[in-house]
Amino acid sequence: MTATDARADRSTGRTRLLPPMPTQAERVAELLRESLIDGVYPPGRRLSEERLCEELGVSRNTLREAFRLLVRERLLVHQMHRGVFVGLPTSDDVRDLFKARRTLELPALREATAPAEEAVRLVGAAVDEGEAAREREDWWRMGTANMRFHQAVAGLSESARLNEFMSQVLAETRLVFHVMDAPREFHAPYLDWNRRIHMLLASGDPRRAAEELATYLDTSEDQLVTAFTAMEERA
Amino acid sequence: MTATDARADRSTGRTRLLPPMPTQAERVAELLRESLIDGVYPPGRRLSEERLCEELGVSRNTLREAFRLLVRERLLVHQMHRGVFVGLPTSDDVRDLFKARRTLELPALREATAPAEEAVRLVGAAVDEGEAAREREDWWRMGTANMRFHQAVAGLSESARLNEFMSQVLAETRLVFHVMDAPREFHAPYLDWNRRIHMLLASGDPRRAAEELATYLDTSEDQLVTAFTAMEERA
DNA sequence: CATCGTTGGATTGTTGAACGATACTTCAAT
DNA sequence: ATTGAAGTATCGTTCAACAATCCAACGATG
Repeated sequence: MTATDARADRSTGRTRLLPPMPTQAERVAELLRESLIDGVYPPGRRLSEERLCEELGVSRNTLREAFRLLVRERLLVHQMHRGVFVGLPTSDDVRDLFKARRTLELPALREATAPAEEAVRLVGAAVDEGEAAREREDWWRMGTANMRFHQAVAGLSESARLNEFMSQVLAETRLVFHVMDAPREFHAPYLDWNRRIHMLLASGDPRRAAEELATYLDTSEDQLVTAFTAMEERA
Repeated sequence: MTATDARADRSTGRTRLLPPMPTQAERVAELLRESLIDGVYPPGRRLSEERLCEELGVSRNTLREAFRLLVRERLLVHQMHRGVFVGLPTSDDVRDLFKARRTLELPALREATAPAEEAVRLVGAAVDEGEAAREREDWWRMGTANMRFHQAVAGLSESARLNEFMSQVLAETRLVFHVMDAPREFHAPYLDWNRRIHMLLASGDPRRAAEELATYLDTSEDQLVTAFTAMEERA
């Protein structure tokens, strides 16, 4: 058993009185989720039950419980009698994901006329982290910071359910980036945009911040979709 | 020989109520989901593994897989070593659910400047169904029709992910209504409102339709939250 | 009488093995 | 090359067992 329990509490952010003692299946799901987001398993790859439960040191039943969770999050897809595969998003999925992101992020930002101080701080922290990563030329952490930025923007809504849905959408978006292995070009130009959006938000102009974010999402979607369709036709 | 036939004669030959679905666990989950939405199990009640897997004719492992699904949908809550319980929403949950509904429904309606014909038809069909149910004084179907109306409104976004999230939110909202057993008073006044919203939408004025829906949601949330806090204090 | 360990029973958590069902592979025959 | 028929690998599901934990009943102590 090599699973370290030094995992961040990113679900609610609140520190619980009692340390969360999740079940084995949830721990396995969390571990696999991290691995999928980090690109350990390439999109489309089949995950063998036998091999994985050997590798993780859990029984097949437990592993299958974890699989159900991740299938529901669309990180894995399940085919009857064939097994589970790492999600392989298409350009249609990209469009749908951006539709969801617009619905989640724009209202949250637009209606943040009196945002919680902590929420705004999280947005700024994500921007800082991204710029620091760019400095270090750590492109993967830069992508992570960008995702965290958008998670923080959606977090302005202060809704547990919307937040959870947003993190699912972003996790799936990571899969999209893994399909086209190119984090640098797709994240780097947007850091300055993030900075500007945060400044507009912090200076009490969420309306204009939302307008910036809208064009941001438009161009980002365009770039991704065109790159994606090109790749799809090549294959 | 279909898959369902093979399943039927494998075990005791007892008639199965399970609808045809990919895997057994998903079928069980679907059945339980329906039961939970229909209020077969009251909120807060513990669901015994032993009794349920006997009742449904499936093994404990399969039942537990289904439990995971429903826990993730927030219809069930899981307590370590204590079992799973039917979700018992609080007034905070009600507020959060309405926040989610505003985020999902209002943009979908507002931006339906050129909506798909089929999507608009679904909205109208839900209104008709609600009015027919009111005629028959079938209050539970009236509530169902009202939920279907809002599902159809969110469906104007034409996004698979947003739609799925919306149906989860609405399922949980059904739990809210079961906590305070009073479907009639809470749905009846809103039928005319639904009719008006659909007419505005069909007549090409989604902007005003969205405004109507906004006040609809405000008053509905107010009514529910006040009734809820009153009930919480009484208990 | 109230409070606090202790104990035993009940339920969940997890495992391992077993076997039917299905998809994939191999290979022979046309 | 195509078809079709074994054979194999893997998934789907069940079952039985045991450990871990909760809970209620009970009794001891003050």
